Amino acid sequence: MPELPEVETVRRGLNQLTLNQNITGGDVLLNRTIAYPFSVDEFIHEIKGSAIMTWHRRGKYLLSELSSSAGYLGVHLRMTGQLLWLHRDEPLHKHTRVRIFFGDQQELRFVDQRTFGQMWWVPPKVAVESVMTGLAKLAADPFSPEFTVEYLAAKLQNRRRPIKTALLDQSVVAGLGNIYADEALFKCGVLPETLCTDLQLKQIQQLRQVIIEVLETSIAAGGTTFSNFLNVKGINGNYGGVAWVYNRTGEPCRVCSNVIQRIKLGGRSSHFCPQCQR
DNA sequence: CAACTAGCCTGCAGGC
DNA sequence: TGCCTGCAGGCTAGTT
Repeated sequence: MPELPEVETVRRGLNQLTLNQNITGGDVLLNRTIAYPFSVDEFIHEIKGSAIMTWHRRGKYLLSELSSSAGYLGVHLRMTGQLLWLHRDEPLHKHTRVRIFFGDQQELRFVDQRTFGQMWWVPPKVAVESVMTGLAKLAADPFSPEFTVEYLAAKLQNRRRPIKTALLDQSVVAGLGNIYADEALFKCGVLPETLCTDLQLKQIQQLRQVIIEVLETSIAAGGTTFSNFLNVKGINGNYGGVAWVYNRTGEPCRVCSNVIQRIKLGGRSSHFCPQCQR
């Protein structure tokens, strides 16, 4: 499940490999992967002939600027999406959904087992948020100057919902998913079911700090291994092994040896240490 | 408006 | 061995 660090890792890889490469064509193997436009033929037609200028990231969304003012190419990996930079002769993976062809027999291949991943072509002179509608409600990026304690406190103020649920809400903080939300809550010693309104300002300060730390650590390591994440070159990250609580139900806490517990919040698993988190 | 839930989808683990 | 159930979870749409 790619979260901000994995998406950022992919972005950096794409910026190393795909810049100034001219799109010569493409093939859509699963139509509903293309969220816009409705016609997959139009999608291929519109991106063809352009070069990739720069890849940007907003939350977990990837956006590439197309040359000659040809708009943008947008990608969301959702849970199992992978972007792989391959030679075009590479045998097709079972879950190949979209292929984008470049010169020198190179290919950007979108492989996605669970088919939730999406791609968009955003026409020029159109607000990207109007096409990639998820962008419209996106909160500040945790690494932006905008993501201050005051900003986070305002988002959590008077909210009677669990902090874990709030952290997964992309309009509260952009880029967190289930892994890093659990890890951040462990690191600041807060139970996932704690209501937002019950958090002290000091705890929100800590929370902001650990969110940034946890994400930075993972980016530095090239993304997580405790998912089937692969970077653009098909390599797994190496954040793995150091998860404090995520997916460690029944195992001893790395700090106090108490048994890691799991509860469901908002239909999602939350892992925590009942001793270290209060 | 806030909070919550179902649904989308495939593969895999565990029970019997 | 094979069938069944539950689980994995980002995001949207719909309900309370």
